[in-house]
Amino acid sequence: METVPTTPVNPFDTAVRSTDVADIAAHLRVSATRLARVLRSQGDTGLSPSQISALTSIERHGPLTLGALADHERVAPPSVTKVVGKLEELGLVQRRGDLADRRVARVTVTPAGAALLAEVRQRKDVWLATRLGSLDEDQRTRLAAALDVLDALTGQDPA
Amino acid sequence: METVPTTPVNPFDTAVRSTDVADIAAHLRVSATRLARVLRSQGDTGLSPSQISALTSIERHGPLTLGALADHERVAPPSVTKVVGKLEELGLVQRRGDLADRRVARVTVTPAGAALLAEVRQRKDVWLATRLGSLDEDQRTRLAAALDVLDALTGQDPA
DNA sequence: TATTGTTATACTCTATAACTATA
DNA sequence: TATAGTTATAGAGTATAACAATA
Repeated sequence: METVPTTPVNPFDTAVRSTDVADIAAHLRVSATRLARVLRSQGDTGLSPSQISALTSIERHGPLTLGALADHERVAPPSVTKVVGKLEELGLVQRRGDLADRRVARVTVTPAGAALLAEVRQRKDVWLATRLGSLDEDQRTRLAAALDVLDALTGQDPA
Repeated sequence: METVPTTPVNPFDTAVRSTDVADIAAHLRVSATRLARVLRSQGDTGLSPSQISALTSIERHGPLTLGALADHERVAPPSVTKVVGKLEELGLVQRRGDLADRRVARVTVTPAGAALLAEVRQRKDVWLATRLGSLDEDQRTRLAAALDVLDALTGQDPA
């Protein structure tokens, strides 16, 4: 049985480097949240959060009906109408009617939309690679050895 | 000199476990962003993003003037007036006038505000600890060994 | 009738501009 | 005059309700 600390653990006290799940959980929550926040700050696009999120979903999940996009984004249909309208106006997505069922509209990213997403990702990667370059080899090795564990936490298949 | 891959690297191909900074950067960007998104989904409070963010800043940076809070949150002063008004109405923060300079108002979290933040953090920690419990010991060890590296990436002091 | 998406309308959030109280 | 904060007002963003087109 694992012990439960009776006093709060300082998540920055890496001298301990505990393998107690509660210690790891509290530390990882702080570290991962902060890293994601800094990464997000590197990815400014001029698009609103819902616009960039929709664009990302459209790229990932391929030609999507507006209803399917609403489900993915967990927003109401009228919001999708507006967001897609704006993205289309900006030339980032293309909307095409379905020939078989003329009620349905499908959207895909345009080359410009894909380029914008690639540019944002590259900017974040450059920031990260720069910071990684300032670490020592041991630190990079330890980080590389833990990446598949981060994926396992969110249920991502290894390899 | 490190080689630059001429083809995109699949960030999920952990069989490679490259220590090339570009590979680590691309993989970490995806993994950390996804983990933070899942964590965020575990932390619903009924408060809006700006409300929870302001409450967190007020807790962390102690008695804050409204102007200082606006700087921390990078929002305009009128937004702070509204957000703090709502948090005060909910009993999560307390606002006190400065005796020396009566133009100034300072805010602190109430016990209820602190309890709400603690509850959100605990919910995230429980989710993380549960997932950590389903990993094997080797995975937990590798993750624990990388936590200080995540901190170093965002410029956090070790220990 | 049921489904897909749009239009009408209202509410929340945040911004700029104008204002009040205090220094 | 300058500063801290509030009030007035406007522009996004998203929701529900009502509607149009199609199946």
